[in-house]
Amino acid sequence: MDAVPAARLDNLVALLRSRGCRITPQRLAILRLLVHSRSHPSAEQMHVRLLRRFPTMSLATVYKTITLLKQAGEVLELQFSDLGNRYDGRRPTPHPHVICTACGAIVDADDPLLCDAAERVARETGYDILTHRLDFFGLCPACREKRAAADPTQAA
Amino acid sequence: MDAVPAARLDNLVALLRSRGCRITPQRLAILRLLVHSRSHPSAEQMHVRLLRRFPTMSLATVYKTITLLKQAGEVLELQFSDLGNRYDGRRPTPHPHVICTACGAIVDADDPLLCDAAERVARETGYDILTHRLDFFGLCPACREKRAAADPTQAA
DNA sequence: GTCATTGCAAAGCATTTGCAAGTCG
DNA sequence: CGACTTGCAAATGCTTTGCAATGAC
Repeated sequence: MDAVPAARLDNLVALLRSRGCRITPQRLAILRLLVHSRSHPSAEQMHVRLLRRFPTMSLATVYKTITLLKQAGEVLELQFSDLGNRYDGRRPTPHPHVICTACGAIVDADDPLLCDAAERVARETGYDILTHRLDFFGLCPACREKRAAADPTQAA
Repeated sequence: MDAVPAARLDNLVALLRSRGCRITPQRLAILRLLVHSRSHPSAEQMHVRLLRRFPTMSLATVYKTITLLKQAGEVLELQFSDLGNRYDGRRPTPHPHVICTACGAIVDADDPLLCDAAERVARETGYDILTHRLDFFGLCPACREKRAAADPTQAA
């Protein structure tokens, strides 16, 4: 399912090269971060991490590289007008996510019955369904425990 | 399922009054528009329509009223960081939507198998699922025909 | 008469863009 | 070397906020 990050990195580099893009150290670092991150980071989270190695790296450079990958269909953008957008560079095809409303953690949620939902919706609505976005919001186990510890009367 | 708009409007007015809010002509018009709209309008689309009757109405007033309804859980906000947010004042509980990527039309898409998806995802991931967001993107029948007419070689 | 609401303008925030300086190939 | 990239700063677009004037109850 997931490609090995190192192999995926090579593929992305080759793909960008084939499109006439130059592989700068900054870009390589961004790609590396994206293919390794399971946490669906925001552009700013990526930027903060990248500053360690590239103290002058601009947030604009992160956005520009993400734009490149979006055009190539190699990164999945999860738009949130309140949390800011989050990015999945490991699995660029649409898949369900679960988002913790307390800590912002995002994990994949593969439900077999959701897989052919797009097909059914197409039949029901007459639309040509090209892509989808399936998000579930709630409390992750860690945050639920934290809440229970802080306020035992509200525990499940 | 859907309440009759007139009845729903009365409920909303009563609810806001009970919360100490005043029912100004502007607010009433915004509520009326929301409970009647099936098109999931944006704040700006609402504002444009409201300007006919209230030439001085400010966009901020639209947003402030929407905020009020969000706090009361009486409007469903569909966030799109690119299209701008869209609002459903008829059915404030989460439900699947289909969005036309060409014209921006949004329609409801009730799939019976999607209904208990939240429950299954909760079991699979260990999260407490509180709400969800299920969006399908594609071409509505009208836009598909338009496209086919413009470029017959690409027709389905 | 009080206190919430309006409407304007200004502020916020995430993201995008313009451009001169720098650098990959 | 030349074209692409970088990084800064300014611009953008949607939404929110501050505040004096207005108006609901």
